[in-house]
Amino acid sequence: MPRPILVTSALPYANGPIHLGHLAGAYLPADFFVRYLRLKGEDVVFVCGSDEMGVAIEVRARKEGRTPQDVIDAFHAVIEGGLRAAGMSFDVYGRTSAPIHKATTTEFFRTIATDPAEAIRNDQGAFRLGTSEQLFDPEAGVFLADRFVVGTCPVCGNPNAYGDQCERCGSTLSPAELIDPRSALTSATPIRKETTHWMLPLGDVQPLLEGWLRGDRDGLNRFEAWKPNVTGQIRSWLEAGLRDRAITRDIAWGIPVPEDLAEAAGVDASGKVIYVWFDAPIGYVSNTKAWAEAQGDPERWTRYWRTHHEDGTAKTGDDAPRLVHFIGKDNIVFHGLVFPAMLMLTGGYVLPEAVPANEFLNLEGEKFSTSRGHAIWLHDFLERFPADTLRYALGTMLPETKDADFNLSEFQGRVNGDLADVLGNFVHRALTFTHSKFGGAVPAPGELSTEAKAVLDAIAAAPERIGALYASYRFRDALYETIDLARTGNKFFNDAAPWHQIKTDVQAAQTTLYVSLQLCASLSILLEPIVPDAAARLRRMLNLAPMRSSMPAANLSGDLLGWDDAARPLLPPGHALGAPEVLFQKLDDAVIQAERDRLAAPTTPADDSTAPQVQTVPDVPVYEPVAEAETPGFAPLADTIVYDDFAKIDLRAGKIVVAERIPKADKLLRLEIDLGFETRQILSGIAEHFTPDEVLGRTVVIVANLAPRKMRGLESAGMILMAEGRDGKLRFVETDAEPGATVQ
RNA sequence: GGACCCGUAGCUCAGUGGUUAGAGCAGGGGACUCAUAAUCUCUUGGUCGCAGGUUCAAACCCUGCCGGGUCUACCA
Repeated sequence: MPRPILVTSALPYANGPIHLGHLAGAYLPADFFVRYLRLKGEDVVFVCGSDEMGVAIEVRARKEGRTPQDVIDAFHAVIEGGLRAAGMSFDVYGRTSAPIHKATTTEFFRTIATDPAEAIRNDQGAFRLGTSEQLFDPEAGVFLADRFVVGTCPVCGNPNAYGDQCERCGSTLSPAELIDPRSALTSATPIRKETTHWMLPLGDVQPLLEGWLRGDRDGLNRFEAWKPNVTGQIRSWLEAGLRDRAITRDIAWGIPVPEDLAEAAGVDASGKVIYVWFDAPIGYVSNTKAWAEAQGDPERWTRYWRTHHEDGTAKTGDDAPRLVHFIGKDNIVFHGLVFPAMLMLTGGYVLPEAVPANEFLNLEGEKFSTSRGHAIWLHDFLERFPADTLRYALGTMLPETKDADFNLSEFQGRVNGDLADVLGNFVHRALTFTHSKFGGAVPAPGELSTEAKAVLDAIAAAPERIGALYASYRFRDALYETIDLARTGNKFFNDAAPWHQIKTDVQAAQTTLYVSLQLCASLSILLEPIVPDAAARLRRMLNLAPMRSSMPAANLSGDLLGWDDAARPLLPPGHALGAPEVLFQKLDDAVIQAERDRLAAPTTPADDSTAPQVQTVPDVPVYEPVAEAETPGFAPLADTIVYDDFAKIDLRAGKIVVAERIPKADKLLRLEIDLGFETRQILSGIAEHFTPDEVLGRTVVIVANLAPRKMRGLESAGMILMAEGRDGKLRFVETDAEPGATVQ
């Protein structure tokens, strides 16, 4: 039995559909890898599933008047449907709302809280309790997650900014920054109140993590083995020193903190749940358990996760499990540090051997952006294009070393040029020639020419050479090398020119076709991880012997063809071929243009997740109000006020006489405003929109009686009025009145 | 403000000290006509972001700067 290897793809957050950027980041490369391993006969389990807990889902549900369960049910279906349609060959696609996940998460929590595996002892096992002040809604009687606090953005003035981020200007905020904060639940003004949370002592675990990363436990120095973009980020966190992180939250939608533990700790557990980024990665474990149960062997998950046998002896050699996490770069810290720390403290779990994180994929030169409709949704795209075309094209553009760009001309070029012209046409010409000249039977070869031998040598070397690329996570190269075999075939076919040979030397023509057909047969195996549908069709055309499946539940019986068999000629002389068909249809210019138009004028029912391309384990979940999701629209009209409300605001004309950047502040400008009767200092969060020179000398409208506020240690006495267009750009409200003039 | 990744041909990208810097696509010339107007071949094209430095030798190592990206901090 080969060594067990567990491969995971980041759990998509069930708060919106996923787009091509997600697919390229964490799913497609994992699927290439896993299918290759299955063809090699490895014992691999490919685990994924929806990440369904957390406040973001709760907020969305509330906003849409649905239950969180409704939200996750809907997106779970859309996401899984899209991923399956793209050919992701998961052994299991689970859900973190499943009972087994709750049980597994509780068990992790309990173990760390009562019997941690490492010699780290705080007041709650390895955990410690931390008390802090959180915003509390006195009307609803609940603590408010940052997301549940709304107010006016101090940077751009958006009246509906969230406590963690302003969706309008993208600023990262905290609830305390919001002007006129209010509860999203009741509109009550939040008060500060003490609350207690469990903290994961990452600071304590840091030495263990560093040792593990250096290879103390298994001799694998991950600082050297992993990609620089991964180690770079991990190093930077380690150098800064890991800080303890709260792993519980006062919200409703999550896995409850075990009551007995809370009681023992003297903490009121009501309303406390385990934070989503603690439970989400445990989803890899619980989904594996769900898989094992579905296999009728509930203990089978231990083969992939546990480092020790039941009798306590350490697994070695072929028993020792391997773990590989495919993620996007936004998840590096969680998979390189936090989750390993959790696994260590729980004890007996395998730690990742590789975390091949990809960078981000851009679309037509710009970031994927839901709010601007600049995105291609996976489930939607696959309604118009075969999965194989997407798999291959995206596979050649994977952001393996740096951010990459997906554009539709490139997509068309890859499909038409590589798949149809180079690969499809090679297969087609070899097959149709055999049918028209040799009755559809593989001709017997004569004496091999130097060129024919060279092709057979290339076939013999291909599985190992290309396999090494898969094994080292170099998928773009693997794809290139695979298609390059078809190039070799075309050249050979062209140079030999069997349509001439057949007139002068039939046996030479037979040899040419024999060799070309062997190459087709090998390609039908080597193409399987990349374009599984086309590979299967090709094998059918060739009437090839049954092959091991690259899908789960692979039949491992010995007489099926596998990856390594692609090295040898697979079609004996006289073998009858099936009917040739076109392997890939070309994509018409009009189809591509239609797709471009679709992008330019999005009609897709957009969801709302903006930035992170792979949103698993979100530290700061990102999304935005549904009202603004469709197209960037005008801000909704605020509630009606009476004149007296307005009259309270003292607006004045003021001339900006001093403007300068504030050191160490990215967004703030320090302004001095001449009001005629006095000159006062105002800090304005416009540094990302204007340079000091651009604002100097302007006479603008300010709120002159706003309570002063300190920012960066400097007092700000008032606010500059700004107009914000739908494009998010700010413009001053200017006047030619004299400084000090009242504005009514 | 700090950290990390990146900047190579018109485009998308390989290339981490050792001949004359590469591939695919696009452009130009040619060949072929079995095949999805496909293929094959030759070819144009680069101050390797800029400026210094180390070295017999630098796209690669060091320093600074410019530009793109990401994480993170200050603001609390």
